[in-house]
Amino acid sequence: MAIDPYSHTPVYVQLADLIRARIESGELAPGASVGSEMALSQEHGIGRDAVRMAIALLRSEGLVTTSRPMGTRVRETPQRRRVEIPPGGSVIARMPSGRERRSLQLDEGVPVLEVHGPDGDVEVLAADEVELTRPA
Amino acid sequence: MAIDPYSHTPVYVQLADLIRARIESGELAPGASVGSEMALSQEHGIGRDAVRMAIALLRSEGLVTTSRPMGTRVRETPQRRRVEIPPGGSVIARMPSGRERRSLQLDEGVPVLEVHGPDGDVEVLAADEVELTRPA
DNA sequence: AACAATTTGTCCGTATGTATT
DNA sequence: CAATACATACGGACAAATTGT
Repeated sequence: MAIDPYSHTPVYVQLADLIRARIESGELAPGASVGSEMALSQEHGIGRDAVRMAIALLRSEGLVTTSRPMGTRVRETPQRRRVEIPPGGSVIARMPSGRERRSLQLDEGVPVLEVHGPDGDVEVLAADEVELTRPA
Repeated sequence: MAIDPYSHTPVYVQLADLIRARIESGELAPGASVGSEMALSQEHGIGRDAVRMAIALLRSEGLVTTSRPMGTRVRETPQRRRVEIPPGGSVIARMPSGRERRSLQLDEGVPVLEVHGPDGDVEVLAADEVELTRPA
C-alpha cells in the first residue's frame, strides 16, 4: 500500500486517498494527528508540495483541520440536530463563499444549506450540524 | 484594485477573492479560462505558490475546475432539478469521499445529499443538481 | 501517427512570520 | 524564552498529460 510516483493519479491524490481510508476505517480516530508535513513527506518519499496539497484536499472535504503548531488532526464532526423543512419550502446545499465561511466561522470543507421558507425568507445553516427531516 | 503584499490578508486569499468577484459578477462566464498559473503569477506580481493556493481554494468552493493542459476554467453549474423529500424521510448534506467523488464524476467542491427514505433506503445525489422541496 | 505547445504536477531550495507548547 | 511546526511567499527546474496540428 505505497505511493506509486508513476501512477496516473497524482501523488497528492494517492496520499489523500491513503489518509482518507485510514480515517474512514477508524484507524485514525477524531482528534488523532495524521503526522506532520515533514514526517509524511519522508515516510512516503514524496515532496512537500504533494503533502500540502493532499492535506488541503482532505481539509476541503471537511475530514481534517490543521492548526499551529499541532499539525493536522482528524476533525471531530458535531452532532447533527434535526431541522424540519417548512411546508412549501425548499433547500439547496452548496459550498459557502469565502466571506460566508469567515463570517459563519465554518471549517473548510463544510457545505451550507440555504433553507427557503414559503414566504421568501432565507436561512443559511452549517450543513454538518443539520439533518433535514420531513414528518410523515 | 491590485494585490497588496503588505496586507494582513494573505496574498493567495486576495487573489482568490479577486477571481471570485470576477466570477460572481459574470465578468468570467462559465467555461471561461481564468488564466494559466504563469500568467496570473506575472500579471499580479506574485509567486506561483500563491496562485496555486488561490486556485485550490476556488476549486474547493466548486467555482472552478482545472485540467492539463487547458488550465483552470470557471465551472459550469448544472441546472437544479427539484427533488421532493419523501414523507418520513430525511436528508443530510456532506462532502463526498474520494471514491464517491470519482464514481459520481463530481468536481471538487461539490457536496452530496444523502436522501434517506422512510424504509431505510438511501440515495446519494450530487448536491449542485438538486433543489430539495417539501410541498405545502 | 507523430509531434509540438501548453499547463499543470512535482520536486527542491530558501526565507520570514506566527501560534502553541 | 526556546523549540516546534505550520503558513505564507518567493525562486528554479524537470516530468507528465492532453490538446491541437
